Amino acid sequence: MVSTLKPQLGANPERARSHNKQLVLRAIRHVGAVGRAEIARASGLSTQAVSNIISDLLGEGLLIEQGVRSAGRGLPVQQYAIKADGGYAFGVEVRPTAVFTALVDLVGTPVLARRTPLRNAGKSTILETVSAQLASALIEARISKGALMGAGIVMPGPFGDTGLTGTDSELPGWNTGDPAEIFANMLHLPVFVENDANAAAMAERMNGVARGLDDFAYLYFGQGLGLGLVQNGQILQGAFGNAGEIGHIQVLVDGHAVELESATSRLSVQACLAREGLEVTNMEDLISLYSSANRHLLVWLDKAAQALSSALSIIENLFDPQTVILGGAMPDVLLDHIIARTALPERSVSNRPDRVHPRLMRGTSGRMTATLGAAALVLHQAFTPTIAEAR
Amino acid sequence: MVSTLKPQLGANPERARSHNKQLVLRAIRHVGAVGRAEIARASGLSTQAVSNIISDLLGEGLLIEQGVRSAGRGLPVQQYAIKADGGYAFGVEVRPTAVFTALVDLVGTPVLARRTPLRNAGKSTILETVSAQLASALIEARISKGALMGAGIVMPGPFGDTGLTGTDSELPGWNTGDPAEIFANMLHLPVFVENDANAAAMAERMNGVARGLDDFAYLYFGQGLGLGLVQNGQILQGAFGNAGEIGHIQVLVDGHAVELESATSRLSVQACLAREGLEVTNMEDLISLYSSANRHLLVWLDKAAQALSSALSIIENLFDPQTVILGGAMPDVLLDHIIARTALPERSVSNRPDRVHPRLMRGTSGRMTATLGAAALVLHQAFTPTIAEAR
DNA sequence: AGCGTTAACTCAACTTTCTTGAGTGTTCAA
DNA sequence: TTGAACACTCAAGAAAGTTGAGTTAACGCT
Repeated sequence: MVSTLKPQLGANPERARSHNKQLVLRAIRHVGAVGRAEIARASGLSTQAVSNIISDLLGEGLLIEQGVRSAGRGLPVQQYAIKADGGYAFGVEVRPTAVFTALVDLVGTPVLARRTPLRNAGKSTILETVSAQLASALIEARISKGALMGAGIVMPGPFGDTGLTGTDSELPGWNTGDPAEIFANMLHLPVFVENDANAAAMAERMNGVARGLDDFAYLYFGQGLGLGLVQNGQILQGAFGNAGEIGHIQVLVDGHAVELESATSRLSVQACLAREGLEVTNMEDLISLYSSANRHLLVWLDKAAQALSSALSIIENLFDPQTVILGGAMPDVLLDHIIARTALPERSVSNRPDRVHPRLMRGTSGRMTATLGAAALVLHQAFTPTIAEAR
Repeated sequence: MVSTLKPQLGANPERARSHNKQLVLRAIRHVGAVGRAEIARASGLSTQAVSNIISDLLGEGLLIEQGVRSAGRGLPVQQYAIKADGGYAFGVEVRPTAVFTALVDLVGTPVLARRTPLRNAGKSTILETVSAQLASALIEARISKGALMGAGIVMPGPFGDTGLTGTDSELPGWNTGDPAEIFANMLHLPVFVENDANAAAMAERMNGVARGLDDFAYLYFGQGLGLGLVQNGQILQGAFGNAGEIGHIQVLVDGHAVELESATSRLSVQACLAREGLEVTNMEDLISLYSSANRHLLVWLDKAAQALSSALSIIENLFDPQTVILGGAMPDVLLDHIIARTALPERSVSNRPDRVHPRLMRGTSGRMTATLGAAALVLHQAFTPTIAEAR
């Protein structure tokens, strides 16, 4: 029986330290400001160990002292907080016609965001554009490359050759070779590649409505409809990185089975309105149609809500998430409308009386959602302990 | 902002050692027999460290020497293998009318299996029966309690008060208090509680067709239909432990939307045949009906395959698994028939040309599947590194 | 057949990191 | 006023890993 062992990291002092550092950073980020003793209790480490680690992190410029808090008896707690300019993350969203980039600081605040049109969707054009944008972003924000912790890249999935290939307006030339490796070699940075939905989910978890949640689903309205899944604080990627391709499952609308994506997506609403002679090219058009209570848009919204109800039943029963978040490149008002109209399935494991989060919530919306999500991938990595991390 | 920190383990020397031990055990189990150098390479530890750990494990009786293998040049490899009697796991499946128990050794071989009828389905009756069965199993197999690594318990889900409560023939009295804790206090053992589908999935991964797979789905035919999800080698439990409740999602059969479970489950086939005046009480009845090519059974099988095709599309697109396994309390021949008739969805991320596993496979079947799965939960735990394990 | 190369494994010294226990300083309550 | 509670530091000790030199066995080239 010849079989290769799956590499998995053992613990040595160096890796243990790195693991503990990230644990401490995560704890501090989670509550905003904490003292050492509390971190020690939560992590099962000694106060002394936490003290040493914090002194390291102060030296590396990742933490700042955050005043003392006197909580009951005893010595007041010296608190620490994440130092916002302790590091930066570069987020990139690649679309066929443009590249969106953002630079985000260690606490997740964007310091710069841009849209750069693409001459063409060729691989080399994209690589050159991203590289040039990174360089100019660093200069404009006066940040040294050393402060950059990595780059997150959002690209349209599914990755590799699948039964769904050819349906979307994909980018040519990326099915060979690992995109993450290609970018990493060019940018000389750690690179994380995800689809838009997963990235948006991570953004929501770092700084949005999913803060502190470890199990949730994110429905991302983009070109199509994507599902980002966070389980136990980690993105669920699937064996080949294509988990969450929810757009092509069958759902019921007015008693007929249709593909979910054909009822709820940017393309879907555009196509639906186009059939009525209404041309919609951007989100502003949608907002004005909605504010004028356009009948065709309302019909579409109604069907989208029906389709989502089916999808919600599937997501809730299969994942049992804390909540399901709706977000993406769709105006707030439309998302809110859809959420209000989506029937919450009765027969669902999520239909429990002791819920603390709503079953359906609106997340960040707007054009930059996925781009900021790309940057969030880097931050997530920075705050995630590494030992026993399988990928 | 007052917020409690989520406990997550930091790495100290003791925990690092325990983590590394489990890593080494897993590596050895994975390939059957390996040498130290290979483990060291896979784990990023030094050979010396692996040597020390192996000498520990030999001392604890968890490993045995397994001859030398001369592989090319250099000193021949001293191989090690798991010592089958190095430890035992107790598996329990609780059903309303009976308790199934099994004792399994460290490599997963059952040494004992039993069915014990229940006077009633009361909580205390169940607890007493399990406790008595454990004691008598240890005596019969001449195993000391110290050699027992833990108990796995399979109970019908969903857990807690959900929108699905009241639909199944559940066990009364378990919605208050943590079942795992109740059993652990009584048995004085580490206890793991899961639903049948998750347990069966773990059994398949430890010793069945899913050996070596880290991302797969398991469709369990039981009273209803359950979905066990393994992601990255871990059971996907969901925020409240009820992930995989696939039985209640809508699928298409003959153009009509029905609940999946109403088309594919033991209850479904019984009800369907009962409508034709055929009473089926056990698996043997089904087998004989099948071998006589009973028309009604064949019709049911056809509908079940249709329903499964819908379900498969959903599972594949949402999880992107390496494969989907069908198993449970259903005869082999019926599972094989269903698998042969289930249309593999074209529009699926799993429809990729470079697949190495079939999209649909048959797993272990028979009445004891879930019980052995319960024991597999314990073994899985024994072979899973602990640091950074969130639950 | 001889001899150098390759590779697994061991031994002993060293390093890193965590823990332990004593000690310090601050706050609150009796 | 005094003592208990609590956060934190210091210094010594312990656990577990790494490193590098040495040993042993098999292979293959001359």
